[in-house]
Order: sequence, then C-alpha cells, then structure tokens
Amino acid sequence: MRVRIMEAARCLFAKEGYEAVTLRRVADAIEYSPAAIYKYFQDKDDMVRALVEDDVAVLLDAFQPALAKCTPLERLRTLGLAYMDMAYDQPNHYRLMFMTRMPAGAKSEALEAGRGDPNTDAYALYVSVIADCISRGLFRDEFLDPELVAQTLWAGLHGIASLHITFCDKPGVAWRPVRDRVRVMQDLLIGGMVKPHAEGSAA
Amino acid sequence: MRVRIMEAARCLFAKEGYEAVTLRRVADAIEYSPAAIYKYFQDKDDMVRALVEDDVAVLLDAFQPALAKCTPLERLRTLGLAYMDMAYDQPNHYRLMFMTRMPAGAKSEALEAGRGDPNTDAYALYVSVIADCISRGLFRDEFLDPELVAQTLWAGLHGIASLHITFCDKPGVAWRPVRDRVRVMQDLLIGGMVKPHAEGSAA
DNA sequence: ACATTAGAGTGAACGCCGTTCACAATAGTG
DNA sequence: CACTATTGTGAACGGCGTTCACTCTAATGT
Repeated sequence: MRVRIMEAARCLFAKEGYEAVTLRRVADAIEYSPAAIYKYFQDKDDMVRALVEDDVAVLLDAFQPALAKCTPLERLRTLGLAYMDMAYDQPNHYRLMFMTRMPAGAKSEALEAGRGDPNTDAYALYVSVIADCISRGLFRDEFLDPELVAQTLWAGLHGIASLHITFCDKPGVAWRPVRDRVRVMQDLLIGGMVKPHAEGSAA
Repeated sequence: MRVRIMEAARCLFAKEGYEAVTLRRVADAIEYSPAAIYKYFQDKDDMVRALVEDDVAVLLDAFQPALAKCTPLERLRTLGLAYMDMAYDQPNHYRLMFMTRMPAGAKSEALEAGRGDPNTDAYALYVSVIADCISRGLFRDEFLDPELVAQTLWAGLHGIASLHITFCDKPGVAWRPVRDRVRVMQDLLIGGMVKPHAEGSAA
C-alpha cells in the first residue's frame, strides 16, 4: 500500500514536478481519501523523504557500471558522467534530491543507518573512489584530502546540473552544450589535481 | 507604496526564508488588507520578481570594487569571491535568485531591457571580464570561448554556494571550509585555463 | 457461533494559502 | 459642488496540509 502511494506520487511528480505532488491529488490517483495517506505516512514530508530515499538508491544503482572501469581515474570520471546523466534525465528527481532543503527533523532509519557506507551512501562512495586514487599516488601533494577533493568535484558537477535545471531556458545566456561543459569541468578539475605524469592526466 | 510592500516582504523573507513570505503576512506587516497588494502587484510572482530584480542590482553593486582591480585575472578572481560572499551572507536571497525556477511568463521591462548589457546584467559583466582576459591572450587555445569559460566558472562557484545552502547541516559530509573550497575551485579552473607563463597562473 | 477488538478508510471540519470581486471611502478635477 | 478615478476593504472561492470522530470490515478469543 505504501508502495502504491509512492508510485502514484512519483509518477505525478516526475511528470508535473514537485508543486504538482499534493496529498489530495495523490489520494485521487489511488482512488482513496486524502486522510487515508496518513495511515501510511506520518506527514507529507515523510512521504517525500521516502521518495528521495528511493531515488538515492536508484542513483547508487546507476553508479555501479562506473565502478567496473579498470583504472581509478576512469572510475572517477565515469561516476561524474553517470551523475550528470541522472540529473539531465530526471531533473525533477535531481531537484528534489539535491536542490531542496529538507526539513531538519525526523531522520529516517534507512538513511541514518547507511551513512558513510559506500554501499548505501553515494557521497561516501564518491569519496572512497577518490581516496583510492589518492592512495595510489595519482594526485598531487596539494590534493591529498579526499573530502576536499570530493566536495570540489561534486560542486563542479552540481553547479552545471543545477544551473541547467534552473536556467536552461533563461534568455540572455547562450548556454553551451551540457556535455561540453561537463567535459571541460572534469578535465580542468581532475586534470589539475592529478600528477602531470599520471595516466590520462591530459585527457 | 510599492516600496513599503517590498521592504516588508524583503525583511520577512531575509529573516524567515521564502516560505514565510505570504501575501497575508506581508499585508499584516504593513497593516493593510491582503487584497490591497493587488493594487500594486499583479500577482505574488510579480512581487517576488520585483524582489529578485532589486537583489540583482545589489549584486551588481557588490561587483564594482572587484572591477577596480588592476589585472584582468585579478578582476575575474575577485568577482568570484564577491559572488560567493553574497551567497554566504544572504543565502535566502541567493536561493531566490539562483536556485528558484521562475515562472516562465511575464518578463519584466527592466530585466528585458538590460539583458546582455554588462552594466545591468551580472552574467554579461562576467562574460565581458573573461572576454577581456581572452583578448589579452591570457588563456590557452582550448579556452577561447568566453561563454563556455563563464559558464564553467559560474557553475563551479554556484555549485559550492548551492551545495552549502542546501546541505550545510547535512550529517555524513565532513564539509571543508567554504573559503578553502572556493580557493581550490578557482585555482583549478582559472589556473587550468590560463597559459602557463601568464601572470599569476600558478596562484 | 457469537461478541470483541484492531485497524483501514472516510467525511467533515480547521486554519492556512493565493486570488477575485463587489463595494466603501477618499482624493482630485471640471 | 458634482463627478470620477483611485485606494483600500470584507467576504468569499477553491485548494492546500492536517486532524478527528466515526464507520466498516476482518480477524480473534471463547
């Protein structure tokens, strides 16, 4: 039942965006009364949090192919591309996951448990891939802090994604293709952090 | 009168965030009836747009000191710092200006007129400073497109700013100081784009 | 077989919200 | 002084999240 509700919400939401997800419309979609939802979710926030948790899991799945790459730098780069693909293909989900300030309280059991575990936490996974690069001596001496590196790379990618989502149809900005921007961003950031003689540093 | 309304809205808004800005509360603050606002603004969106336009003007003012710097690369770097200061000091305004998708219709006369003019359009200003760097031959051959460069630098800074605003209190991420992240970001992006022998390229 | 009970689901209501509209009050003009 | 345009209001509409007293149903205990 919880699943039925979330399916309806997710559909409504991917199709018409966050503002369209209203308890009453979700209730309509599953042909129940609005009050019924409160039997399965404490709150609207609670329902939305459940949606986000699912999307985070989907994102983690989308990361798996990237982890199969041979070299750590390839893994790092491909993770970035997978992240951007997700942002581009599912802008509403991306907006919900990464551009919406969640109400502080009521942390969920699932997110709380998996925090910091690369198997369930996308950020921790990213950090671990970077730490792998660093431990193999691929990065220059100024970039030996995996968190700082992760946060910088994430910020670069997130900047492209969120500007695209927010302003893609803003007139007055001659947007270059997203692919070009992603390539330039990763080339500059990763290329600037790896040692000159490391594999693929010039790519 | 328009001004009185906007003052009340801006105050309410900077203090308690976007969700707190409700027509009824604004009306309360100026001790008028909610309906009165409709004499001065077509719409709530219209009011919010007016707020954003003002904030954009403020941002442009904050850019002026940076333009007084001597070298173009200094101007570019200092513009970035001014941008980040604004995001850090006025997160609610930043959120409104750069993280909120505006309703497509009803473009305002002011924004429409000043579009592309570096004196009234912050993005155009940024592009013009970059074009100046390029025209002086400071950038490498791969980075001769001012728009692509501007969009990449903007994305890098915006990524840091928006991640900070959205997730600064998210547990599970050991955030490095914003200043460090900004410095690393600008060093990598700008440093990677300028020619090796150009002034300050290693900074 | 029947009474009891736990839970799912409902309908009506509350207090918000943005917005509209007919109307009062006020100011300005011939 | 009459007429008109503007300013502001109160009440209402529909939609929102949420609550609560209530029904109904299906399983349980004896």
